[in-house]
Amino acid sequence: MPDREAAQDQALRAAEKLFYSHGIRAVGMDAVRNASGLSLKRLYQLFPSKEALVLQFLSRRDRQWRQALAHYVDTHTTPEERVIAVFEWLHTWFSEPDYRGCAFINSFGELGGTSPEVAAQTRRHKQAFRDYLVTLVTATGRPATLGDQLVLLAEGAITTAAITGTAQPATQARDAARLLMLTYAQHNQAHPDVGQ
Amino acid sequence: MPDREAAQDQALRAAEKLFYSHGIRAVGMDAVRNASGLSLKRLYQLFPSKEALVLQFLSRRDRQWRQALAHYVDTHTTPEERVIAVFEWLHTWFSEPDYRGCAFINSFGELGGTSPEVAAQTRRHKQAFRDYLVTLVTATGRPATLGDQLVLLAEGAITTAAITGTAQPATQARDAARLLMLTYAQHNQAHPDVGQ
DNA sequence: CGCAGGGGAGAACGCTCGTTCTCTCCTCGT
DNA sequence: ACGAGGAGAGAACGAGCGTTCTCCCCTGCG
Repeated sequence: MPDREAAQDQALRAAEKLFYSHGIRAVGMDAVRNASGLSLKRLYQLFPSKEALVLQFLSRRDRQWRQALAHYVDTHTTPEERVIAVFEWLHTWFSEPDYRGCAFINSFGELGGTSPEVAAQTRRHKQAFRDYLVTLVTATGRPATLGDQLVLLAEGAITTAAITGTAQPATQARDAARLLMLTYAQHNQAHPDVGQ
Repeated sequence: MPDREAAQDQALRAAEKLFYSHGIRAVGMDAVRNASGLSLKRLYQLFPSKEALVLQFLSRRDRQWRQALAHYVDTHTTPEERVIAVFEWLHTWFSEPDYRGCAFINSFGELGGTSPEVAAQTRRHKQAFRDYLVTLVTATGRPATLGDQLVLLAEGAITTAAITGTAQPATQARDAARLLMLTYAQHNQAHPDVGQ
């Protein structure tokens, strides 16, 4: 018997590509079988159901995505650069040839109304991203409020890049982020009055 | 024979509710039949296929959504207020009890990789939204660049509100929009240097 | 009053899907 | 060498889908 973990990885890699590019419901277990080279029997030994495969696909994707982002951010030193690096990384992500948006947003739109587990996993992923970005922002001495606003820019860029098929939203979001960073000057942590 | 247009409207209203809350592939024609009260035969007289029903659902949704937004914006007079009104309207939309994000983003995530028509309709809808917002922004004497940034805030708020289940992203986006509006002061149309 | 025609209800069809089963072959311990 | 056990390939099964068909009733005109 080949290594169980290696086989799981093989299956998940194939499933990731298929689920991400065609959507989840559009991909049958036969397609995963063909793409992974594993037999159906083995597939069901490794994952008790398609739902379990989907959940593990999302879990793996979450780990890899956040790790790739953090790795890129860590090549920058000053707190401000590290915030901006998030949007630079988004640009390289959007430029991948088969970019089709955020796997979690797509899965949520497709299954969020049906599968509570998928909805929960999506919430966890987005919450983790927000927490990370807020950490980067507060490290510059700016308020978490700004972090929430930058999250919106990033999310908007992610979906707009997917729909328009260009990476341009990343630079637009980066520019807006720079402006907001200037507005929330680091030595004036009480942010400007934006009340009604 | 009951009025053809009335029957189409009945079918589309039922389909809209089902497609929006459960996703498109998750809803069968039987469900549309039950929800609309129309017979399957009549349904296929009105729409040659499910795909046609889906496309008309999106088309109707686009019209109604943009109309509702424009109607709310038109209750405001000054150009600046009209821009901010967009985010206020988003807040009321997010507060609807069965809010589940943007029907186009959800459809795109589910079918964009499979159906070119759905992808095209999504692009048209988002393009129309962008054009409208840019129009509102340039009416204040500010550059279209700001309009693109506000689009990202709005899109980010739409998906974040769907995933978190709160309307809060609308006010966060509105606050960020206000700050960006201040940055792009209306009598200084050359926007600040945000180059590398 | 009789009958043709259209519409409603839902059964039926062909297909695909998730999941399981069968059959065969290979391997490995003794 | 031989038998047991596990793995691969894919057939099979039951359910659900989109779509069509059948049957029956109702209606409206001669």
